[in-house]
Amino acid sequence: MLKDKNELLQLSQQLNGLSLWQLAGLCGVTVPDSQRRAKGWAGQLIEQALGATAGSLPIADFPDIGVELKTIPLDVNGKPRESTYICVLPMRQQYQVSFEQSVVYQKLHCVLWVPIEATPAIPLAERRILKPRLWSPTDAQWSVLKADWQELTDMVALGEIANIRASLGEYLHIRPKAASARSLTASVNAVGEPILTLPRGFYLRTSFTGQIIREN
Amino acid sequence: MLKDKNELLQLSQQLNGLSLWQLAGLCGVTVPDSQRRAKGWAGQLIEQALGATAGSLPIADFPDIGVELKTIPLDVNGKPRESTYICVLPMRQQYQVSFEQSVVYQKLHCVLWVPIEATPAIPLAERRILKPRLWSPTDAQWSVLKADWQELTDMVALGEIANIRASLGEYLHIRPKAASARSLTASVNAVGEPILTLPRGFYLRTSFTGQIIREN
DNA sequence: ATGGATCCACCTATGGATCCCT
DNA sequence: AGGGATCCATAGGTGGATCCAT
Repeated sequence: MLKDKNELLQLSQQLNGLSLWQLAGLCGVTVPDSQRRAKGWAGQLIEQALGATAGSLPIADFPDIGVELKTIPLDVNGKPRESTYICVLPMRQQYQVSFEQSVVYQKLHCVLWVPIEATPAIPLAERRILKPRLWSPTDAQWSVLKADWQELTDMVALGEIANIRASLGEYLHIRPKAASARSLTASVNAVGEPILTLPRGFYLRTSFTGQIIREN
Repeated sequence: MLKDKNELLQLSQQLNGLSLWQLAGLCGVTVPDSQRRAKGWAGQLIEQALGATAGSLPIADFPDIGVELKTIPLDVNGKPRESTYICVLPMRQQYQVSFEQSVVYQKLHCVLWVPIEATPAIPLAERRILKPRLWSPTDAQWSVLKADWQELTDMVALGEIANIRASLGEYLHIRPKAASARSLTASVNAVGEPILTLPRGFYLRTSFTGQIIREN
């Protein structure tokens, strides 16, 4: 059991510089050839190494200390190669939730970022873990996140799901989160009728996570 | 695709007299030693034989013609050995649903009963399928079912889940429907607070299903 | 380089019911 | 023998994310 965030940070920084092959060995797992059929593999390896316990429960990875763990793939210049998934987009706004009560807020309140080399030329096993860092949004970052969240959440509440595009939102945007484009989940349209639509999730743009990583 | 209920009835009656071993052979499946670790096996065999398509979807087994399929285990005297599961007990009465809109009503509107010999002394493979029959509740049966449903549903809406016992209800009653007694699902208590409780289902009592089978 | 599409593991809910203790 | 407890298969949801066409 971890005492506090700093203990977790220290623990995670012991991974700094390890290759995925080295850490996999320590954890007793084998490295897949590529992530094409194991997209979440590195994230789950880090979870295991740090003793994250929440599993698929809808709570923080480290519930006792309220920290969310995120691996982030970086290119040779230190820029994120992928956007960062936060949580599913709730499709039924049964009652109006405030941003401060939202899952997005909870998940972003305190994040342990674990950067991982992700240049395609480097074989997965040889990619190294870089220096982990703790982050909480600044006031300025919170206000942009809140505005994005409000705009997107309002669209859902108004039944405008069909108009949501990934180009909306400055830091936070919405993209599909599904097994395939044929997946369906329950929602409502603009006149309040139940409809089925593609499941989606909130993601952080790479332009935003790049800023976070650089400033830390 | 079946044209109507009578076509389904005729098809099902072609199973009359077959042993489970015979039907399993026709369907290309093997008979388990007992149902101790395969409790739904016979029901799923009959589904396969009749081409039921709904799978785990919350709709009738034969959606086109609105018929629900139920196997029923009978003892040597033709009495049901087990109660009949209908559907899960909804634990969150978000809005007051009428009986005529309820899942119980939908499921019981038209049932194809397929009786199966279930005397313990007969090995599973040798048990025979008896004559299937179609049933819809009479007005008198509907009114008892409705009263039972209303009483039990009201208790849930009033947060009295903890007081529900299987002894309540004349035709319809409520019993656990879970992997184990440790399973939990979300509900509310009498003061409206969220609680976790054992998942339950609506079942038909054997005294009622026995009456249905005898009268048909 | 953006954003729509997709992939695995794990767990839970549901549909099929019967087991088995008191 | 009534009613609380349990069992399997399968689909779907969620958490972990990256793939890849344009």
